[in-house]
Amino acid sequence: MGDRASKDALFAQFAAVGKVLGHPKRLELLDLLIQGPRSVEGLAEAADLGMSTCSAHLQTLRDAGVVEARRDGRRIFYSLVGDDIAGLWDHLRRVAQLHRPHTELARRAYLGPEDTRAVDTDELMRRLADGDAVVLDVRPEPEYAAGHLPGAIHIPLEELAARIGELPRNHEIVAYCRGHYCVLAHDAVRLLNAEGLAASRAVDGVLEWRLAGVPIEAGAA
Amino acid sequence: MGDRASKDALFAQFAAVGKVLGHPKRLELLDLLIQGPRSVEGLAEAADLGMSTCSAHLQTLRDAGVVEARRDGRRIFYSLVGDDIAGLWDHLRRVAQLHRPHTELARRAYLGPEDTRAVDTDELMRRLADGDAVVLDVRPEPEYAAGHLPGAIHIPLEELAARIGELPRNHEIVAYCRGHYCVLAHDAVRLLNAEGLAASRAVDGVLEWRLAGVPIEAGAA
DNA sequence: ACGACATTCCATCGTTCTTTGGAATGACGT
DNA sequence: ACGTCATTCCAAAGAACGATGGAATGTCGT
Repeated sequence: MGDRASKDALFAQFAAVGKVLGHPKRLELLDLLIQGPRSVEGLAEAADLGMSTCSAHLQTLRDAGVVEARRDGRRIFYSLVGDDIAGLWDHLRRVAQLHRPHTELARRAYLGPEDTRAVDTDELMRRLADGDAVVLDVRPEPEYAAGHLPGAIHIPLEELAARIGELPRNHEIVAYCRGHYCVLAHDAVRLLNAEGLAASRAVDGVLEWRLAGVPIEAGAA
Repeated sequence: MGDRASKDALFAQFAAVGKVLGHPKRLELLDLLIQGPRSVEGLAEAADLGMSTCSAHLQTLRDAGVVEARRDGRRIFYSLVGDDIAGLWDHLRRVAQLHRPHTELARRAYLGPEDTRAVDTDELMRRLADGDAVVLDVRPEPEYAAGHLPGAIHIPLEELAARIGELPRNHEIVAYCRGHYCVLAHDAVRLLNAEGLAASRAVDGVLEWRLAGVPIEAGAA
């Protein structure tokens, strides 16, 4: 009690969680899992990992206690054990953004030029309440199914070019995706603008809404 | 833009910060630095590390961007770059406590039996305002000097047994230290109670107060 | 300029982590 | 029971990490 060995044992517990955050691919898996449960195969493809490697990382996450596995038929679905994990991930990103100048460079290189006008969550909710906004979810199908903003239209970015006719030309469209650092809404807005539609991007995404307690609706479209 | 390489580069930035949290000794260094700037030697001793090893970990922290070094004479003092680092550490501990059952065991083994009555911050501030409380800071000298609760008496735990006569016997004493998971106040309260003084422990410590924006006074006693 | 001191750098060794492909496991449909 | 499919387990190789002691760097006081 109070001795070095006990203290080391306690800090080893904290470090066991910390290890999770030390590998980029594990962070990517966390980022995906925040959007909803996902099978190993789905995660491996989305994170650009081999099955074995993906499974190994998921074991690491499971051993650390941040994700849990549920079997459904022949697939195994992983999910976060709680929203506090998302909060930790969010916190980590903020620290990197604030204290590592390189982060901003990498962000710009990945997401493209900063939007001139991005709609914050307060305004988005106001427009939704007015019924006057067209809110567009451009994430892949399984993520939309796992939870989306009530009233949002869903067209995955991959299908957006083909299905652009489904969108109104007389309303401004607000596209959202996973959250800050997610490229989908950025790409969607650029595509829509190039096609002559009035579109802008939501500043926040599902990650931030989940943390802020914004109601998220589950189920298919 | 939007490609795999850019995404990997961005996530590598986040992981660079995450790596910091993956080693128990680095976490211990962060925990100490939250209490205030400290020299390499001081950190090495407090964290039970060799000088070289300690210096190497501090380089890692510096490269990650979470601490900065300032030279003062022949010593080099390290300090956190911001309170958000403390917030990240706090968040990490919460996740471990909530999702890793072993953490609670290790906590009990290190801190000893749970206090029956620990004083929360609201009550502590009330007692301080009333001037009726005796608040005791039992951290080592450099940490007290770097910041403490205004009005607190300072007796480091190491000197407490010898200087116990300085404490009043007709008031209840509330001891505080670094924060949750810090053993100092636990030990102090046990010692004081064994000597027949009325003493209890503050639930929170400097870490939590710093995050909550509770005013902290710097300077010597 | 010199010696004492605090810290960092460097080279090395042992350990742990990652990745990979293939074999084993477990569940489903027929 | 059998084949298929999704996932995990296993072993091996390579990479990254961590600890260590001694040399190098930089600062102070004389």
